[in-house]
Amino acid sequence: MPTTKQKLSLNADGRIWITTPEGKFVGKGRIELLEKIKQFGSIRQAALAMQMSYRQAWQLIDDMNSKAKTPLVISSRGGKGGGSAVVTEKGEQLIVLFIAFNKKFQQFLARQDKGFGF
Amino acid sequence: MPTTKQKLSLNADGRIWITTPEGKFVGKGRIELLEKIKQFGSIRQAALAMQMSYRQAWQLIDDMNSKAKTPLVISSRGGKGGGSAVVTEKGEQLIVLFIAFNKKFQQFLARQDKGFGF
DNA sequence: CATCGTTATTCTTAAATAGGTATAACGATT
DNA sequence: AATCGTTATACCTATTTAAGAATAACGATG
Repeated sequence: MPTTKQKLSLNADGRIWITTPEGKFVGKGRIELLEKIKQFGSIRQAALAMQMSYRQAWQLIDDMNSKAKTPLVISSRGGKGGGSAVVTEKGEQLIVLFIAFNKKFQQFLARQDKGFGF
Repeated sequence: MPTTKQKLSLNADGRIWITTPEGKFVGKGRIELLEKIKQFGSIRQAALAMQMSYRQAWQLIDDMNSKAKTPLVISSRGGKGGGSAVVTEKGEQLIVLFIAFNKKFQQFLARQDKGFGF
């Protein structure tokens, strides 16, 4: 048997995000961060769970909150537990919106790479 | 007239690329590079036209060629003009493939952000 | 009123990335 | 065999980016 020409297996890949006129608003990472904050009620714990530095987590949230007219996360310091952070109703809406968007995108990708004979 | 609640204008955005089992194969930038090489017949001129360093252009092509079983670009040095580079038939096929893929993606994005009331 | 863990912020360091410079190899053309 | 502009490659430097360390502010709770 002679050597057959191996077809190169190609796959469609990509990333999506949502922008405001001021630039990037949310992508996969930021949405995951919002979800973790919702889960733990804490920026620090959320960051820890994602192996992200608190510093970066705080900056991302600060950026999101300043771009959204209504804050997505409300935080408070001191008191029981040292402080806390909660995802607002707007924040939860955004999570839902992005997840739906991303699901459609993944389906789009899966459709595409079936036609990638090469 | 009281202050009306300004709706935040959101837009869907993203990037796509094609991968092999060894990692990223081509995206928008690499395809554009292939197109410029086809146009000029020279890696250096192609890089110049894209405001890309020759170094980076060469590395990108080297990476693509080593991932593809059949080279996408064939270069030669010396001779008339100092040397040259041509995009192979496989390379041209890949350009067509990616452009079609990307066009569908742009249409997908345009469809999505119509539903972004926020 | 001392403790606690978190939020909020600044400053310094390290790591990753990109870019520039330099130079050899090459072969048609003159 | 000298010239030319390009390919090919190594090496060094700067820029950007991310990470880490340190510290003040905070308020419920005991």
